Amino acid sequence: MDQQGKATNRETREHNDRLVLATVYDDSPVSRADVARRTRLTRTTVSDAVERWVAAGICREVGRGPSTGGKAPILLEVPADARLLIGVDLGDQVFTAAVVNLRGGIRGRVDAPSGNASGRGALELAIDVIERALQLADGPVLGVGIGAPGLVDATAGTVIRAVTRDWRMLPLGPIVEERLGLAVHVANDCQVAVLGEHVFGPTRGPNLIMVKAGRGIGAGLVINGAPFPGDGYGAGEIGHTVVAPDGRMCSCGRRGCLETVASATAILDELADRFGRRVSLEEAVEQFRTGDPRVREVVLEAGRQLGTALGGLIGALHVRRFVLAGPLAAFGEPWSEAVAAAAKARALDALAADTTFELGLIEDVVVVGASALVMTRELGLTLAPLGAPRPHER
Amino acid sequence: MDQQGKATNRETREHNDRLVLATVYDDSPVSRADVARRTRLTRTTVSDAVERWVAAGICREVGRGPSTGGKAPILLEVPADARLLIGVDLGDQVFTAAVVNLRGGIRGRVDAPSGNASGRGALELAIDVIERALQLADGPVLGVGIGAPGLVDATAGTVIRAVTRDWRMLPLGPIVEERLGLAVHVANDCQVAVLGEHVFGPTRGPNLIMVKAGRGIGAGLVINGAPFPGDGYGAGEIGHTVVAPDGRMCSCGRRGCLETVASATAILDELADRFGRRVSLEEAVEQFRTGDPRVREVVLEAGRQLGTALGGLIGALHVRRFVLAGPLAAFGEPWSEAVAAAAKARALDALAADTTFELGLIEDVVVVGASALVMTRELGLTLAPLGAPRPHER
DNA sequence: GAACTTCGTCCGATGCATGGACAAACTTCC
DNA sequence: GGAAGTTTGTCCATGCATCGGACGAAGTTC
Repeated sequence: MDQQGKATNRETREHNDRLVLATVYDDSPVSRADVARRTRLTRTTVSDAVERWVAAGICREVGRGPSTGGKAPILLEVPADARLLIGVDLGDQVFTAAVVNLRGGIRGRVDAPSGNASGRGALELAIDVIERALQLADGPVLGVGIGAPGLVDATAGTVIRAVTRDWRMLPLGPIVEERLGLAVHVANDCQVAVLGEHVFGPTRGPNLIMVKAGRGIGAGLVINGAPFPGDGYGAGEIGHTVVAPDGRMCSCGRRGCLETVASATAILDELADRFGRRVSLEEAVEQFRTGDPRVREVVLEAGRQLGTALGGLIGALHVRRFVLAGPLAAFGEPWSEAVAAAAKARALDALAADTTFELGLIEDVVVVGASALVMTRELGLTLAPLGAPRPHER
Repeated sequence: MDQQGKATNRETREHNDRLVLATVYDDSPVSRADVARRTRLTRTTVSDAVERWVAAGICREVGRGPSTGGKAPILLEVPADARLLIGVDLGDQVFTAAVVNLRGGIRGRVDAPSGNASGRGALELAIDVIERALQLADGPVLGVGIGAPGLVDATAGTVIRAVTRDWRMLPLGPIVEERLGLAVHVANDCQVAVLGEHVFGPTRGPNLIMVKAGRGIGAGLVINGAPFPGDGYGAGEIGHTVVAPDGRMCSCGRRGCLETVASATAILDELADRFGRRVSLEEAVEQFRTGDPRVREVVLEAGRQLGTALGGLIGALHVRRFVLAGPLAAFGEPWSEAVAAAAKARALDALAADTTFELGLIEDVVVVGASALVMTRELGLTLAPLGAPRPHER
């Protein structure tokens, strides 16, 4: 829980309230006494905090646990549907808005092909999709989270520029907030995706990098438990890093950007060049699965190129967990292993040894991550690593 | 000011005390009323905090300021020599310990050639140097900060491995702490260097990357105002990232590590190959300055290689400020501009445009940074960006 | 010289965590 | 079956923060 400005008694209480909620959220079902031990707060303080969360309906008692020699504890949990979240993915081809619960479960969804919609039209389409999703919500909605393409100022909720939609300095968050009368949070699509993996993924450490590879290639970073936007909101924009100075022309005007050698577009272009026939990504995946060695080589080479680019990050950041997601993840483990091998080959053994590359298993990770953005911000949660000893347990 | 565990009234006070001290430190001379406005604390709270710091001798009144229509304010400052810090650089060839004041000014220093000292011998030499520096201190010493080579667990003060000194899992911090009876903080040399630049440098933003280039190449990262060690304390270890797969053999067993193409050793090797005569770095710098075009080309090519490696970080992290330090900085602006140009050529224009590469101007930056480590940790300061609007002034 | 402004301090009010005491509920042991 | 011990969750008096208003001191403006 970062605290930049002054501290007051009120903030002390809010901080501890959040700490209690986060503990119940992570360790449920759990008793007040257990929460007190883990947080080192007194039972009194924990009881007070729980009382407030119960009153808000975000926490509830769920029966008694086994006794360990004394009074049996009253177990607490955060009901998955205590609040609903609207997660929005303003994707390349489809706008998706979904009703998501506090555990990342999708309870309803609305899709709309976005085609070449741009400017005001794209904005209205996005709002329309969100409004339709809101109708599906059958409980209290905490807020709306939006994963938008391009450069996004996640503090102000402003899209600084999104070329595909022709948005420049668009105050997307404030606009939607006013139209819907709900709290709205906006961030770059890769940034919300990595947050989704951080919050709802199988493990949770302080640091995490997610690489989303599809038509474009982008990454999102969680550093010290929080999304890291960089100084100018561009962190993770690795798609246009030059990896082959003499390579193909890229849409950005340079030659040999990562996207020209490792993206879905690059793979499909290369296959078309080699076989004189354009196939869809789905067809390529099918051919890859059935073992066509020529397709295999093209895909694995793309994976190796991606890995080479990521290898530099192992040494620079020594973040141990990379998650590979996006359409290219459909190529499965052979692809991800090609990425991992190429990345590790480029880094010092001692650093690469404990670095892992996983395939992202969360479906609709942008939608889910956008809702995670709402959950963490509205409830003020900064979820600490799971499993690892908490600071006070040292 | 990160707060991971529970919050109490006491911690509220400590937090606000630190906030007040940091404000006086950064904005001195400054009045209590001004501090109250900037921190949004009440004048009462600020007065109480100042009283405690004055009692400790870390803050004092320094006359009156001009009136703006009412009572003239009493100005406060943190006297530079209120506390002394011992900063230690366990360098490749020399161990240096210095007495440093709270503004990064070196008040005395002790050097000792370290040669090939290793194991216990190196440890004793380090302690000896520190003890001799301590004798030079003519005021209260806050603690000792050590910049050590290799992989360092800065939380525990343990050197995980430092090949040059043959240290493995050496609890350097605890050992020195027991021997001297003073607080001791240890971190990797690049990490303390970047902290030094962050704390004492001309500007202060939330994020900063320092690259130290000499015989080896390493980097240190300040992320969100704090040194970032990565998951396994290896962040910044970029020297052995492969940049030329078919390049020269490296001491690490791979081919084409960054150090084989961009370090001082690489430059001197290349010059020796081309001219059949080994020169020292000082001689090379002299020839470079006098404009020998052949030397010039070798040095600038090394700079370009370093820049190419750093270019990947611009997109990945979008950190705007890079500082280039270490012995190679002696090649001056032509070299740093080669680094900058190559780095920017590899990154997306929109991201590279506002990225700056500066030469580090702080002398003995490891020593000064090590003392900054002590200052920030012992006084609990997490110094916020300078100049930028503080959170409460928005 | 009177009115006004700003600074720094004093004081009572408020809100928070604390720790000890307590009843309730359960297990263990005799 | 009962007594003793243990654990849980709540109640209450206390201490310690910040807060806001009031005050005198010290300056400026008219």
